[in-house]
Formats: sequence, structure tokens, C-alpha cells
Amino acid sequence: MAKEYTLRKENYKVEITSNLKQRIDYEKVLNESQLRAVFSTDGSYLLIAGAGSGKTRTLTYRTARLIELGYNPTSIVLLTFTRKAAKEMLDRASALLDERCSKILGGTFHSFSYLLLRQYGNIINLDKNFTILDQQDSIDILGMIRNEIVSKNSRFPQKDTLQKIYSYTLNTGTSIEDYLLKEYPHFYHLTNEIEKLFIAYQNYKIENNVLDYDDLLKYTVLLLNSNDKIADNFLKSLSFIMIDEYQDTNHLQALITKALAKFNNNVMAVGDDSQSIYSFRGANFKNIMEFPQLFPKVQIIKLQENYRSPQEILDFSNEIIRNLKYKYPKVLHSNKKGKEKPAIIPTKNEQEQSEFIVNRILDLLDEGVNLNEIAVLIRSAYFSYDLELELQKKKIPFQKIGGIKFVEAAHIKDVLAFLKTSVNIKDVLSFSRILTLLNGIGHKKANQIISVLNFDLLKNFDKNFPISKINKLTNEEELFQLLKLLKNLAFDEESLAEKIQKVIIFYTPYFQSKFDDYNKREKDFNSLLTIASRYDDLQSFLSDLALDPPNSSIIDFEDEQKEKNFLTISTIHSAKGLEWEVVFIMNVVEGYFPSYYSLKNEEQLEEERRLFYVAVTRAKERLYITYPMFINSNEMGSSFARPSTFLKEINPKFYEEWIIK
DNA sequence: CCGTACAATGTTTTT
DNA sequence: CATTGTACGG
Repeated sequence: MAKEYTLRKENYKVEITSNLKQRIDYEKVLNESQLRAVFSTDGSYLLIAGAGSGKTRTLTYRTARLIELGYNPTSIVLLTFTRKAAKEMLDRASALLDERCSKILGGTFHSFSYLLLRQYGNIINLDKNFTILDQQDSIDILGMIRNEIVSKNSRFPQKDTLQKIYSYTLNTGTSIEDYLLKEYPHFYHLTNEIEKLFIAYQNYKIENNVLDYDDLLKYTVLLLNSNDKIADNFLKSLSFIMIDEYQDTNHLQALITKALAKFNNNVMAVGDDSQSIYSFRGANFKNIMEFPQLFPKVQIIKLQENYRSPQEILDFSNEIIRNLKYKYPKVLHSNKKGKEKPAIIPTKNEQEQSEFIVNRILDLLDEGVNLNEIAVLIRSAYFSYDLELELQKKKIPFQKIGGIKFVEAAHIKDVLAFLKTSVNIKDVLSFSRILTLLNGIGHKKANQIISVLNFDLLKNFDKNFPISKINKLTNEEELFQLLKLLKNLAFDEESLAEKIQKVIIFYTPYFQSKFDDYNKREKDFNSLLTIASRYDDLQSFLSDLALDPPNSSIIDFEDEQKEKNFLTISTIHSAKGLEWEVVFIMNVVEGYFPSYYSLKNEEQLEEERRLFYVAVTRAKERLYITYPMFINSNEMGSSFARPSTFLKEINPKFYEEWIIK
């Protein structure tokens, strides 16, 4: 028996087998376009979804729907921008239906690729024990190679620049020549040398059995397109592919999407071209425009009704995208009536700005707003330093998301280097990092030691180890202790926490002489141990740290942590997809937001504008935009600041200006 | 060849 | 302002 399910405008059928009762009342909670997306089970779809239009909701219900129809959870792939987003979606789907929903294959493109390569990497001759390089690692390796090849005084791109060029060209499929011509014309004549350097980098990674972020994607494309029988069987086991935030995918990710759909051709991509904010990572909103070429019979569904914000905030948002040159035209609507218009608040200086925000937050708390429902959004992580001080003074607990992550801190990288070396002794970078900690060992001696050592030697390591082979070693005992520790880490059955404990004990004397502020840094080790306690396997601990690093840095007022009630300070990039009742956006000053960087380039300016749009549309109830009229910057001293162009473009009837007396 | 002291430099966003 | 390179003494 099949039930016929017809909607007024669009006619299509959904079959429900008789033994499967429909448990979720979809019609009650979804609008027409959302329903259409949720009930589509065949073919490819592109959902153009405005901010707050319920795209997450749609994907969640579709997930539940597919499971309800009886599809195997492992035949469904859900790729999202962060792992947190994936988890939340699957949790919600599980709540709607049952926990089968949480068994869906999901995560970010990178984490999904990682899992695939661990399982099937041998198909493309990949050693399964590879470790992952984070961005800084790739930069350092490129720097090493650069120093070998490039003579000291010649003008040659810095290591960070090299990494940018490498990553960008690979992710976008641009040739190095074209990219240099466009972005770094002064290095154009070095195209050949740079290409050679990249080949050396590539070889280094293969020899040392390490993959960088870009390799994860690149090899996954290779694997999925290998036509290998096992790979194809995996692809045949997939029935549905869903991609969230498609506007922020790049060329490589589009290739993965295409490859995943090789046999099923069921892709649903969801995105908003006006929210594309990751071009620096090779993402291009044109990807979403090209989607129909990639999947010829694609059907486009638009979600334009906004459920998040009142009309007052949407009017303001619409004003921002009105000025976008390139976009799918759209206007957001809402039925919600707001409490007040968005407010723009000029302040005398940055300090008054912080005071205003803190005062306003205290007012809101008095009104009964929950601190969890308030966020301060910033263009760049360092914008909030002054505010953070003010919050501390007033004892308002906050968490900061974005900016420098704690896995990037030198002392955490040191500890992790011990662990990484114990997993992959060919990880030269980590090994030399810990060797040079020892007294009397610098780069040269470290390299000597590394060239002598291998895994077998370490396994059988004892007093007879040929330390003597290394010339003029001043402190044999230290090296001996280090190798003993590494052997212990690599081969002994111990819990992860125990291993980390041992590393910390060994590391402490070096740590204390390396950092003057070691007592401040010390508490990070506890955080590391806390994170580690969730894992029993070292490999997955390390890969998770690389693929999904905890990005909320300081959670202040540790005693009050139990309350779980924090103000959130976040970069706009990290705030993507999230929402709060009250949103503050601070330092909306020309040169800060949009940043100086983007002023020379129209495309980048457009992206800043989209970024502003993303920031504004995070607000569910109220929006406060502040800017100081006077800034103290270190170099230039104090100077008058102009409000951002983005603010001047907005028709004053859509906001109120507050004057602080 | 190591370690340290000092100078220079350039500053967004993240997997 | 903090990281990264360079020069020099041991």
C-alpha cells in the first residue's frame, strides 16, 4: 500500500510502505518548500536558503525522514562545516525519530576524508598510519625545504606565503603560474622554482608518512575516482549525500561531492551564496552557481522565509545584501514583530565601547535575558581584548571562540610532539622539536639522531643503543631518558592519560626554563588531560585535535564553570550557523570592518560585506552595533575613526542611533 | 655547532 | 607585540 502525498503547487509522490507508520508530523512543522526538500528522495537538489530560513531544520528532518523510510544509516552521508554542526543535527534527528539517526556518516569534509583514507587508503598506496599536519606544521616544513633550496639573500616568498600559494592553488585547481600572476606578480618569475619546491614538499610528506589538510581532500578525490572495486563497492553502498553550507566549499570539495554521487546521483546541497565567507580558503560561492552544471538534472528549491529574526532585523540585513554585486537575488521575510529596531551606537573611544557593552549586558540580565543568549561578534580575534578586561572587572563569565587555539600554543605543541613521535617516528618535525629541547642538541645534531633511529631500533632500545654514533654528545643521559620515554609511549600498554602524564613529567624542567610565564601556561595541561580522558586511542586523539581542534580558548572563572552560563565572544567566522537572542557587533569601523586588507580589492570587499550580513543575521531579537569614534593604535597613536561604509549605506529609517551621554 | 641576545618585521578569517 | 631571523660568543 502506498500513501499518496500531494502538495498544492508541486506534484510529487512519496511512497511509504504500509508497515512504516509516519511518526513525525512534518506538515505541522515545515513550510511548503521545506516539505518539498524533506520528501524528495530521488535526484539532485540545490537548496538556496537565506539566513535563518531553517536549512538545518530541513536537513535534520530529511535525515529523520530517510531513516524512517528504512534506509540504512550508513548509506547516508551528511557533510557539514564543523563537526559540532553535524553532531547537533544528528542529535536532533535522533530526538525526532530514534538513535539510528546518529549512525549516519557525517562530519566535515576533512574528517570524513580522514576516516575514508584510514579505511581504504591502501587502495591508493597510502600507508594507513599516516599522521596529520596542521597548518603550522606544513608552514614549518615548507620553511625547512625553503632554507635548503633558497640562498639567503634572494627574494623568495616567505614560508607562510608558500603555504598559502600551495594550499590555495590545490584547493581551487588553479595553476601556480596563473595564481602568481594574479596575486603575487612580483614572484611570477619564480614560478618554476616554486613548483620545484612544492614537489620537494610533496616528496617529504610521502617519505615521512604525513598528510596535510589539503592532502586529505586530494587523496580522497583520487581514492573515490580510482575505479577500484572496493572503492566502488563503498560508493555503491551510499544512497544519499547531503552537504550543508555549500557556498563555502571549494573546487576539491565539489569533486568529492561529485564522486560520492557516482552511483546514486542523490545529492542535496544547501547553501546561501550571500553567506560565503571563506574565499581565503579557496571557497567560492560560484561553486554554488556551478552546481547545476555538475549535476545536470538538479532541481532548485528556495527557502526565503526567515524564522529567526523579526522583520526589523531583516530589513537591516536586506539593506546590506542589496549592495552586493553578485548574488542570487533574494529578500528575507518574517512574520515576527520585533521589540526594537537595530541600534547603532557610536562611542567616544574603545574603552567607552566596552563599558557600553558591559552595561547593556547587565541591563539585559536584569530584564531576564539569559547570558547564554548573548553574543559579541568581532571581525578579528584581537578586537575584543579591551572588552575582555572590562568583563573580567565586572565578573561576567565569558567564553571566546576563534582566534588563537590552545593546540597552537607552543607548550601544547611540545607535549603533542612527544605523542606524535611515538606514533610515527618518521614525523621528523615533531621528533626534532623534542630533540632540540634537550641541552646541547640543536638542529644538526637532531637530524643526525633522527637519521640513525628507526622504529625497530627504538623497540629494542636499551643501554646498548648506539648513542656513541652521534658525535660529541654532551649529555647522553638526557637523550637516553628521552628515548626510554618514547619507547614507553610507543610500545607499552598504558592509558592515554598515563602517557600524557609521563610526557608532562619529563617535559616540566624544559618547560619551566623555556617559558617565563610557565605558571600561567601550566593549567593548559589539565585541559589537555581532560580532553584526552575522552579517548582511549592515541591515534584518534591526535587526529581529532588536528581535525576538530577545540576553538574556544579561555573559559574564565573556572569555579563557575558548572553554571554553564557564559557570554559568548566569537569571531564572525566561528559564529556561522549559530544564533543568539541578543547580538552585539563591535568595532564596526572603516579599516577594521571592512579590514584595511580588503579595501583595495572589490571581491574581498564584497566578502566583507557578506561577512557583515552573516553577523547581523545571527540575532534573534536584538542587535547592537557599536563603533568608537576615536582609536588608539600602537603605531599611529590616536586618530579619528570613521564608521564602516557598510553602516553609511544603510537607510537610517531601518535603525536607531543611540547617543551615550 | 649550540645558545643567546638583539633586530626586524608585518598584523584576518579556519579545516 | 610577538614571533622569526640574524649575528656573535662560547
